[in-house]
Amino acid sequence: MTQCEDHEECISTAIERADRICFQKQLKFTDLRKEILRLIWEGHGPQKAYDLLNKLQKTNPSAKPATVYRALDFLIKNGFIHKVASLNAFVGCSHPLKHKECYFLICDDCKNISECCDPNITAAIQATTAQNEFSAKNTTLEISGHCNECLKQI
Amino acid sequence: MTQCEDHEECISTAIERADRICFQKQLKFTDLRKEILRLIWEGHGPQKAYDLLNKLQKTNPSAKPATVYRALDFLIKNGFIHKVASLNAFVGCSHPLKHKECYFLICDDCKNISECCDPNITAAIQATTAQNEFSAKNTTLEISGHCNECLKQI
DNA sequence: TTATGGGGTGTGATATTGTAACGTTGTTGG
DNA sequence: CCAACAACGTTACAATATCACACCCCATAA
Ligand SMILES: [Zn+2]
Ligand SMILES: [Zn+2]
Ligand SMILES: [Zn+2]
Ligand SMILES: [Zn+2]
Repeated sequence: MTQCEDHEECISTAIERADRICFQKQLKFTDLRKEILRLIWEGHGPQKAYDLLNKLQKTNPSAKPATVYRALDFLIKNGFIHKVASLNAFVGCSHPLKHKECYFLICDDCKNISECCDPNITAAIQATTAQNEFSAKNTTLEISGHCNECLKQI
Repeated sequence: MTQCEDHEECISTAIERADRICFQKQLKFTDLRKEILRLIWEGHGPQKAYDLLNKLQKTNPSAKPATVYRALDFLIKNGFIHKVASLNAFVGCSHPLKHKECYFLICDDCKNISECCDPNITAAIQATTAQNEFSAKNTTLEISGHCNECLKQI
């Protein structure tokens, strides 16, 4: 499920990275936003908004849907997480600021999700948009199927 | 909005094509399924399920959400339409059976949507999935931005 | 012929996902 | 301090999607 070695470290690395970036960019990384980001990374996979809400309510019983969605909006807008449109779920970005165009491999079996941000894909997409005289603002590329680990187990 | 010359013909072409394919593949292209496909093509753009339901209720007052979703499932499963995950909407496929991998350019202004199924993109994606030892079953590629027509009008 | 089974549909209820609106609180810069 | 604005609390609601169960139709087999 999680392919990291030490997941506690994996989480805290992500939080600290966000903390640093928010400081640099003068963004308000409030406790609430930090908590949602932590919950997303704790899952280390696509997390559903209402699952996050349930978890948040453990420490913040008065939390409401809007509480979660507003934090998610902030985190998405600033590149700390991505929305996975095909799953209606949210996943932490492993390299915020590097680039906007993140592509995903989603395993239908183990639900693991990994980024596969190949520049060759970006180039191919750019060539196509150019050819169509289309000015691209946002790209959603989500590939579902079976990961290597799960294929082995069959 | 619609870039076709004669939209009535555009619609009927799509319906007849589906009719033919269903006959060949022994699929049951019922009146209901045909009507939903027609409604989707009449919009000639991404159509929302509940808008389709409202339209369907004009001729079929007792239609319910499940009525629409079941027809959509059939149409998707057999390649006649695609779900646009980033919009929660459904769009007719302009070339059913040709290939499964359809990519979309979605204009945020005029809401027009066009398929841009470039083999170079497919190749780039395949190279990446192969490199990640990932067995891809389904690809969602949706590019939002501004189309040529809308850019001109600024 | 009747029995049987499966696919498609009708129908009501419910689950899941996401927003709008408005007031309050807190921070920040003048 | 005060004004402005962002963040948050809270309520209500909208939008999207699925489940469960009954019923009908039709093809096939007994
Ligand atoms: Zn990313
Ligand atoms: Zn897997
Ligand atoms: Zn298509
Ligand atoms: Zn346009």
